[in-house]
Amino acid sequence: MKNLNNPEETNVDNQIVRIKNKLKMIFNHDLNLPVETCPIKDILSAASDKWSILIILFLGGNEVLRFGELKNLVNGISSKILTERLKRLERDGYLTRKLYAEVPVRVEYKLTKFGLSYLEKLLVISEWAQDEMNIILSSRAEYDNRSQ
Amino acid sequence: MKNLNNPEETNVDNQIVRIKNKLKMIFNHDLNLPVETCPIKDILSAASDKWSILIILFLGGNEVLRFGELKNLVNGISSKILTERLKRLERDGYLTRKLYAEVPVRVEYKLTKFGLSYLEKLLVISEWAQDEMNIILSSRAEYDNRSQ
DNA sequence: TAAATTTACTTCCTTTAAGTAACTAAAACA
DNA sequence: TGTTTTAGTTACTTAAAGGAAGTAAATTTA
Repeated sequence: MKNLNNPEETNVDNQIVRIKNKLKMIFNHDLNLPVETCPIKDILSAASDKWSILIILFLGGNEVLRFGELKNLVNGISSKILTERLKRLERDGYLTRKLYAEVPVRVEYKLTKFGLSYLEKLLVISEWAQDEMNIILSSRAEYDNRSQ
Repeated sequence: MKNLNNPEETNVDNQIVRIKNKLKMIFNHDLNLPVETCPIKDILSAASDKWSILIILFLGGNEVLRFGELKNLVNGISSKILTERLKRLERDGYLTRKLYAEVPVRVEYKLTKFGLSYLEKLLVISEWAQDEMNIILSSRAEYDNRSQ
């Protein structure tokens, strides 16, 4: 029988119940299908890769950014995949692309309202990662130590 | 000048201010460094790939899962990358691996408390993806229509 | 006694995706 | 005429992912 006087234990129980309820909703949505046929997997995989996340974070910090500015900010990205990711994010509605027919051309990228709402969710995880960083780093150290 | 009588406009403004504040915190944490030297990028990239997310979701729905059960649940994953991902997630403290020295061997995987706390964040994004799915799908249709 | 079974992997090979470097268009400028 | 600038694209190399078959280890079956 559960100890109702222990708030920690009941909090953990509540957490598990909450999680299981949410999982039920998501699992009903055919999470088990391959990416092409499962919309949730498809959507998440198109905007949660390392470069897309960084592009969205930087666009969140600036009203608009040009192609070259993004390339400089997102350290290590190549023109090729920056182009690819920007196209995909534009297609999915996270950002807009505005071409100015000057010479040389100027292209400005800007988060949409929808992109902003995704950024908010990303920030929840980023903050979590920042807070829990030390747990992970010490877990790694311990694991590496054990398997030596 | 801002229209203070329009609650929508001020909500969006508040959202942007909140986001910028959070970004300031994260950007100070050297988001611009390469993966190996940026802890946040490193941590997120080790647990936010498509297979790791599915492994964590399924472990959230079951107390423990054996290797073979996970392989069946996570549709399409190969033994090779299932092994790889499980090792990485164990190393980072998301799950535990318990070996029973029977013949044939039995191995049980289980989310840690820490893994559960990550799962909660993942569920926030999964729910969001589920809610916003139609926006993305119609944005894609429109984009594909335009570029025909 | 030899062969088959079971589970959790591992190894080898093929295919796909990512990364690198050099190239292009188009007009203004030296 | 050759150079500069920006936002890409193309061709090539390298790294990662995926697939198929193999392994260990003891117990069961023929």
